[in-house]
Amino acid sequence: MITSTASQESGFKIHDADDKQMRRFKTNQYLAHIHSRPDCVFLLRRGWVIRYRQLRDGRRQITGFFLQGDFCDVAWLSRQPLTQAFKAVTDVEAVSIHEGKFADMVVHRPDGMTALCNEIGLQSAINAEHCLTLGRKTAAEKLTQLFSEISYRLGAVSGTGSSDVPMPLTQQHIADILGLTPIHVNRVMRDLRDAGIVTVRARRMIIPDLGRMQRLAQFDPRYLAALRQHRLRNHLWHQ
Amino acid sequence: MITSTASQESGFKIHDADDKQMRRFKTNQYLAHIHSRPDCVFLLRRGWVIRYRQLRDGRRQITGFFLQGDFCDVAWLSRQPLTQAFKAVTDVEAVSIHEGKFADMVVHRPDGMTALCNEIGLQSAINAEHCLTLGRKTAAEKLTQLFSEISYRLGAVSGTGSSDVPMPLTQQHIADILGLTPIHVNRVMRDLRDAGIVTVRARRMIIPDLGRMQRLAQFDPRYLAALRQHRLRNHLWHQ
DNA sequence: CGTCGATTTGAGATTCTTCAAATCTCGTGG
DNA sequence: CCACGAGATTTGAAGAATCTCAAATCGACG
Repeated sequence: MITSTASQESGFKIHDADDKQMRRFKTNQYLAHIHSRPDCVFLLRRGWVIRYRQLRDGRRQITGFFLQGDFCDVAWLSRQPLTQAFKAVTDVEAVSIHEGKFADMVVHRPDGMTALCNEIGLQSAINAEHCLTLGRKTAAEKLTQLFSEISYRLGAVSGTGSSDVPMPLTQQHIADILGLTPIHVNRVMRDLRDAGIVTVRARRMIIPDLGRMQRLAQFDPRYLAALRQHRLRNHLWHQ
Repeated sequence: MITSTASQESGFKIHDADDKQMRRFKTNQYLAHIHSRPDCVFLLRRGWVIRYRQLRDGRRQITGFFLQGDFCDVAWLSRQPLTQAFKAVTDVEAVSIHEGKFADMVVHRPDGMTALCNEIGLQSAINAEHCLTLGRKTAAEKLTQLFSEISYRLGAVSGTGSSDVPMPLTQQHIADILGLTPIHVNRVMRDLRDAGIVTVRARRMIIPDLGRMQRLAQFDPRYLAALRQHRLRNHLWHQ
């Protein structure tokens, strides 16, 4: 999939007419179906996307989510059919980058390989943290871990920390991310609200004391360090 | 990290004196400590390795394991400090590949990028399946899923399916992989033994009816498809 | 105003954990 | 060859976290 093109001389330009294509998806629309073979990756400009795996009897596990600024999904570059589905949680705008173009960038840009590896490391760290959360945290820790990560990841891309954060996930989404039932999610959310930790309402969440919530979650942001110096991401984002 | 070397003309040769180094690790020895920054990846020749994340109060989650033929770990190519530890479960032999060498191979070999993406896709699929198992499967399904995956992954590299499979993990390891207590693992293993599904003894497991166990686990091997046509892996392995 | 999805609450059942302790296994030194 | 000791496995009993089933309420949108 490594091919030489004009970009080799001119340098990588995502905004060249042939290279850039803005795609829009409505809420609940699929960005990619399970078992499909996409020929591009998306760089999200706006909106939220979930990635999930499902069993025949209907049990669903959301294995990750993508926010503004995220790549969705580096794993699409593999030649294999997807083993997971990707669905828009909100309306989504994304720049599509053809796989050949992406490979060119990695090979020909001086820091292309570094940037790709950074992305791999970041996704790997996020997945590992998700496993830790699923396997070893209590329901209250799971909820606050999720909210802390969302707050941190949104803050990293917007550049501002805030106590009022977008939260378009339903309690069913949250349950499917954290391996709980929506009923139990609801009860723990009430406890967190009553304790003054976090209040979710009208697709936003209000966090009076972020440090307190992070402590409750045992949230250690070091696994997201790569977000702060993400060359590939920044390069594409700012064009 | 993309540097030009003689390998550009001569083609990639992992067995060149400078390029190849066999490393040995004893049981329970670390291949990489948390927060370290390895400058190479390992291709495992023999032995088992676990990757894990731990909370301050001691709770541990094993987020993945590596067997003969596996890369450990593509995420090390990121320039970030590791957020997980890597430890040998058995005595291990591994070929170490310097990060610069690895990048050269990806950039200069005709199918290097494809092979890297294959590896990324495979690891991503395995991680996602692990999340599904952790979040949405019962204890009996978790155990049989784990055993099915081990059997399949070992079979893919050894080329032979067998009802008698190496199993050096302790019940504590299994508990930390599956998000259970070792006590509960022990009880479910007794049930599985009594039901004639699988018997673990003396660091091996005996599976009288693999299909039956896989059905119980809801094991669908499609997420491991990339194992079957793994060019990078095969290329390095056979030199 | 009606409808559909999302949220909330109750009650009882189940899975899994915790704590405690006995037993087994296997490598090591005498 | 045997005794010892540390780690691993096994069992019991009680408790806690979470789930299932059922149903009422809320809220956004046409």
